[in-house]
Amino acid sequence: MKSLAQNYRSQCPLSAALEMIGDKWSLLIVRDMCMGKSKYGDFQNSPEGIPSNILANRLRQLEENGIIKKQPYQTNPPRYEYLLSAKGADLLPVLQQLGLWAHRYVPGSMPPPDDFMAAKPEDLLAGK
Amino acid sequence: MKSLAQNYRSQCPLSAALEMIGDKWSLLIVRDMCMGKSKYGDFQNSPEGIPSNILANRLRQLEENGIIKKQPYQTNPPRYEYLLSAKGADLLPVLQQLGLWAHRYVPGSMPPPDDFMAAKPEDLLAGK
DNA sequence: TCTTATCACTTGCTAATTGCAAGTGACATA
DNA sequence: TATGTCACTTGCAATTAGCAAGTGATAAGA
Repeated sequence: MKSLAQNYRSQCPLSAALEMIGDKWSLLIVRDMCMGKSKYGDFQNSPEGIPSNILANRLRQLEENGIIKKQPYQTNPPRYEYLLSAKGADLLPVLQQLGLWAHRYVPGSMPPPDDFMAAKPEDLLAGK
Repeated sequence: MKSLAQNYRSQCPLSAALEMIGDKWSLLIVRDMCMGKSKYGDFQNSPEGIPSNILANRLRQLEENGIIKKQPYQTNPPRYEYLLSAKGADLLPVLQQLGLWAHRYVPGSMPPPDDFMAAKPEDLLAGK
């Protein structure tokens, strides 16, 4: 995980944020995790159809950036699940605003689900 | 500008939003416009150093998506400036949240400027 | 008038990233 | 032993990114 502003193309926080999550897929994975998904297969089954190699790559990047954590949830066979860190959970307000925006301006798009809009970052950490 | 949810990869508003602005540069241009910049050269001079061909491409996409409008501001020589539409101005809350998030989690990043955080979408439309 | 400059792009080209499809390894179950 | 599942990985073609240089319209200066 990058630790100094120097590693980024500028000192602007927005710019740094976009270097971490500025693509078409990363925030979709975070969205899924906000909705309680945690397994590789869960993410793969989302309606947008993320390609498997992209998913694996994004999970790695999100972990490197400290947004998610990979944890074993069984040993036989060894399986891992992905959970939001505090940093990742705190992206929720961003996603909520972005979801509202898109719903307002994309005719025909679904409204963000009530439970998604009602959630708070701290809800996403332990018991969900 | 896409007008039906069908044109997007899913009906999720977040997903549609990311198809429009999910890259490393688009929101940086919107940020600059929120700060009062409007000319091609202004965007080019931002510290992140966007390549010229990418800038031209993103301005085109942002216009196609109805986020910005291209307007002539002089005729000799013909010159254009780029202004936020209501749709674009309403991205401000998203940028504010994302700026706060990054400032909180990227050590050494600047805090979002006070005037940026104090602004409201309606401030960005006419007189700025 | 001729030259130089500026602004807002565009073009060419290489490198990196994306995305589809198929394959792999560890283990469970029949 | 045979088949299946899950979580990836690999190969490869196609798209996109990014650097550097070029272009066209016009202004300003010699």
